[in-house]
Amino acid sequence: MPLPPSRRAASIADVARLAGVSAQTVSRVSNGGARVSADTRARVVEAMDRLGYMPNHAARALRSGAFRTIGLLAHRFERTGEAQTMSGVIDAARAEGYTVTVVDVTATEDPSGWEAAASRLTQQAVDGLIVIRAEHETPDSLTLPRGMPVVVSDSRLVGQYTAVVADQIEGTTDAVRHLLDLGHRAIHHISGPDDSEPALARADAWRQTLLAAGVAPPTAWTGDWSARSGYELGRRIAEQGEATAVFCANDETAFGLIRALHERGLRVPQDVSVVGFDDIGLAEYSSPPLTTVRQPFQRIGHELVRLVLARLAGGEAPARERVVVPCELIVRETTAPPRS
Amino acid sequence: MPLPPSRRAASIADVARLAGVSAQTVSRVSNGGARVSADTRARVVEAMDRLGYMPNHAARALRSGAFRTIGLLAHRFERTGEAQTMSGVIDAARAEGYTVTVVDVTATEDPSGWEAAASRLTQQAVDGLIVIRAEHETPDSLTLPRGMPVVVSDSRLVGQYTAVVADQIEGTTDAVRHLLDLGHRAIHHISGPDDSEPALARADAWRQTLLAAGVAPPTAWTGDWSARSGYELGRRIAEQGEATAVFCANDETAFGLIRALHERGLRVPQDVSVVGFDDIGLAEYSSPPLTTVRQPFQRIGHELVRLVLARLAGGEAPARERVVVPCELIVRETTAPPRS
DNA sequence: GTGAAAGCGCTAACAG
DNA sequence: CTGTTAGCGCTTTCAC
Repeated sequence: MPLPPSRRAASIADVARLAGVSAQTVSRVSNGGARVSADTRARVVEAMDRLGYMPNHAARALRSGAFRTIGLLAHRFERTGEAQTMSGVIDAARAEGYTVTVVDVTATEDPSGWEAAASRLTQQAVDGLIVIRAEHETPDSLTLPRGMPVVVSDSRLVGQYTAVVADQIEGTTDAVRHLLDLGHRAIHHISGPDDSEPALARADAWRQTLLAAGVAPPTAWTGDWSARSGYELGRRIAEQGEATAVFCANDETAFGLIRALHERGLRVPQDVSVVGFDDIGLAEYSSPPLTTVRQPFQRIGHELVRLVLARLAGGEAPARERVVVPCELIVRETTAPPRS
Repeated sequence: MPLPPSRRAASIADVARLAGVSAQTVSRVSNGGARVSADTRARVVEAMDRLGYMPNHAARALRSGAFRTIGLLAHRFERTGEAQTMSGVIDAARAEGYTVTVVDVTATEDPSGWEAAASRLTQQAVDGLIVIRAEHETPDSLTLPRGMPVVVSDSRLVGQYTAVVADQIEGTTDAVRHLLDLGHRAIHHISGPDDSEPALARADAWRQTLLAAGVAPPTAWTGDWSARSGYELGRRIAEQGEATAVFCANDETAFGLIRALHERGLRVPQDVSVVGFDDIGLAEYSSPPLTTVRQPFQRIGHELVRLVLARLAGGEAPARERVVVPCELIVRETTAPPRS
């Protein structure tokens, strides 16, 4: 049951009538306004003001076939990464005169939720789509409309679509080398979940870096990005008592780990060094301040938008690009040389 | 320069042609489909599938005068409160078949940014508007279109518009009483910025609660919600050495405070008790776990949507409502009786 | 420099 | 149960 077309705003026709010109002329004034005499323009502008004219977007979109809107598919954006990337996207979109429409899939944990969200979005008025973290998605379970520009970040869809990703490998390598340089050899890892592409990339880079240094990597502890998993695994790590340093897949996990360590009477960094990943706002204010790898979320958001718009303008789909933006190791106070 | 109407999707006319029926019939099938014979419907559905028909939203909106979209005005939604409220909004909107379009004003710190954002939004295709935290805004600096339903949360606009707010007073009172019950008398407060309505409400409730208990409230320390301000003020509080407990206006601030306290060799909660506000995800995993007041952000988001849609459906603006949702004190381990 | 006409895709209203 | 007609507000021709 569609809502009644309540309180209609003034239309071009109304303005035209009041100004005593054709609708055509009003339209011309409304868009840049080339080829209109100063006098006519003045009358039109005056009429617009009086009537409080606002162009009707639906009509514009219907006519031009473009909505000037980008769809954003994400989940759990109360998390730093998602939230900041989104912030970057919205920011960049605005700069280009585009609006962002968000669809969350948090509530629906079952995989079909994603598909539903995607199709809902395609039914929505969007010109292009940005997908952030579609972790539970396999490339073909996500049916997107043919021809719609799609750009993804940090997900299993990388490879399928044009993507923007942080340089996980570089970031991880820097972090692990930092620990190695400090003299650590028993460098453990709390990973993200197995079905996450970036989690896998980080775990892999951690392993490779140790191997390259001639250190046998221990088995990684599998977490799920949450502080809770960091805490639980942290208790087991403390119990096992083998690690002198732990590289965590993200900062939340590191926070949980640190709490577990503290509860067991282990000091950070004197007894155990800890490194996180992301550099969330609070990282600098944990006690002690967390050494971590900063991801350029804002920048990723900007790139994402740049690429969708490029696709939109280009018409033709350029080969699947893959933009890699660098990470940065931020050394704070949770890392120190091992004891003895 | 409008983009070319690229890759047109199948329209109702196309489907009608293929199915050998009128456009009208297709439309009927497309919407619920009452009064269509099973046979005809089957043919239409078949044709829709073959053509991959998707209704054109712009046309629908133009026709019906409604976009089924809610605009969301916010800033800094990498913060927990904003992010979670937004999540609740999107969630509830989806349940009602509405889409959410977001406008951020983070980048533009100057007050005019808000107005620009609002007007941009009203030019957008939205049926109603939800404003989250318009702290820098005064009631009349925000010009919104007449007749558009607006619902606000936690801002100075409360009073001007229909609003949904957390019960700051109850939450604060519970927190301060908890400290009082523990035996504290020197209960300090790190507030939010002066231009924030909820910050003021919390500071005031803190003062009133102390007064009611016959305790003279010290001067509040004015923070700005950030962990950094908690840290800096925390150093001064530690230096002054007077407080046995600190009630922080939010959790970030509490994190900063705790770090400052630790750096000065003060233990939490043995030397100083700390209470936060919000219950962000990490609160449970600070070391030690943070006692705090949980705000029902998701719920606020839901209420916000409920109210906008009610306004939308009602047509007439019901008197400015004001929905208050309760907070909850979560006692963890940063609070304990003061030392002798 | 200005106006007239036509149509984007959809649906409400009215036949039949 | 189905088809025809008309028009939402805008902009792209094409005339003048």
